[in-house]
Amino acid sequence: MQNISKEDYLSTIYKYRDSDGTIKANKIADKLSISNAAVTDMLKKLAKVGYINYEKYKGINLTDNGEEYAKNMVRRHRIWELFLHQVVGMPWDKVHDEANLLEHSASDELISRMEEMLDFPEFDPHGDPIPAKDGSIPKQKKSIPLIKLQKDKTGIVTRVNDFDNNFLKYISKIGIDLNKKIIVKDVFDFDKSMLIEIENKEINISSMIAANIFVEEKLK
Amino acid sequence: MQNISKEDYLSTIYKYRDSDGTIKANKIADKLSISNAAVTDMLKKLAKVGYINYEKYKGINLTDNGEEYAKNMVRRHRIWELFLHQVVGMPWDKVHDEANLLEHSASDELISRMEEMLDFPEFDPHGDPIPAKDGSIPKQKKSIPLIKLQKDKTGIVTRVNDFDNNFLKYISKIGIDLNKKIIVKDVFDFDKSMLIEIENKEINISSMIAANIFVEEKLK
DNA sequence: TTTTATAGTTAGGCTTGCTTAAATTTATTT
DNA sequence: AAATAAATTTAAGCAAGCCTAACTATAAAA
Repeated sequence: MQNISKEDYLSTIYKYRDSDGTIKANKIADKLSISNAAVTDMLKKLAKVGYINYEKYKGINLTDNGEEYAKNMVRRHRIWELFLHQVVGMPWDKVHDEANLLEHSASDELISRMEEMLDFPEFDPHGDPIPAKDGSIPKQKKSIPLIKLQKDKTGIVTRVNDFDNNFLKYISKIGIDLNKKIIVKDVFDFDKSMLIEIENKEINISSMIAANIFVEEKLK
Repeated sequence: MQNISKEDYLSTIYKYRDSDGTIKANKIADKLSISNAAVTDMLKKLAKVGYINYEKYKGINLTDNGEEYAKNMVRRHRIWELFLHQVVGMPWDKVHDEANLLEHSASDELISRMEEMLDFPEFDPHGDPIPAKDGSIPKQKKSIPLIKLQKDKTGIVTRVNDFDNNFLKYISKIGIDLNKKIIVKDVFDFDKSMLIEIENKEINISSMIAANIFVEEKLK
């Protein structure tokens, strides 16, 4: 099995499937920027080797094998991300793309070595959980989008969506990082933006920003 | 240009060409474990994009562009090797294969970051020179194969051939490493093996081993 | 110099992963 | 329920990178 494409398909299914475990072919095509026809082709192949359950015109979902395979790819990706960030000092907004380049390549031994160097980490630089070797997934702290945090409440950053590098670059520039404390100083109803305090500075952030940062509410 | 195969061809030509700069198609096929027909195919493509000079049935050699491209691949490979060895702690005999997996993937930025972390190194873990970003190649110390070193002479290990992982594993086990001191205690004519002293231990090594270790003779 | 061996090329074919265009199925409106 | 829209699949085709078998050129040996 020449793997790169299949690995990307499985990761995409794993990452973007709905809460019921299924995903539309459409969405896969969209996320991978390829045609629907290519997706149909590949779905047949993935079904044939037993990584997905697939019936024409019906939903798609991972088999146990596929689940395991995909989870392992996510594991590899996130270990690379954390390694690049912590060991190599690569900035927040660049680790995702670099990990995409590398995730298909390293030997299992290298992945394990990196994991060990990082002391068996549970979360990647964006706060997403890193599946362990045995497949178990670390529990994340109960968190809410920052936009749901009320005025005068305090939250600790537990996770950010890494859907866009410029977003990451921006929030990194204004001082937001995992485990940082944010206080909501004001909320503006007309555009849903909010004024927050972080590291003793007050900053106004848009609702889009606030919707993609997740915090654990800190009770005084 | 989808690169992996072309990169491997160019690296192979660079690495295994004769001293006059040419290489036989045969040798490429052999080193890459593919058919001669596949080589002919690819040579045409490489010629078309201007990386090699190629005439039917005649010799093959790199153009300036090809030279630059190939040298950069060697650079990437050797930086990965050194990084894996020094930063990740991967043993001598494993870095080459791992670097082969990774050398096609990292961004130029990552390569530069690793190079910086390693303080702009000149030699990889086997003593081979790492081409700099500007294409210049560090000068190696004048060295001779250990087998040429005479009885009672002392040498410093400057380079080893990394043609076989078991060889590397073995010499690493007996304590041989770059910059280590070796004293030739005796030479046995009947099988060309030699008795050497390294780290206060005396060991007998075969002529094959001695031919693949390079030392700088140390004059008292 | 002729024969033979070796090296290199051509021809035809295969798989993978993609494309566009057309056809079909399913979902949504009216 | 019929019409329309959206999603999916099929069909045909393409480029890359490989293969084997057959052929041709060059080099080496007799």
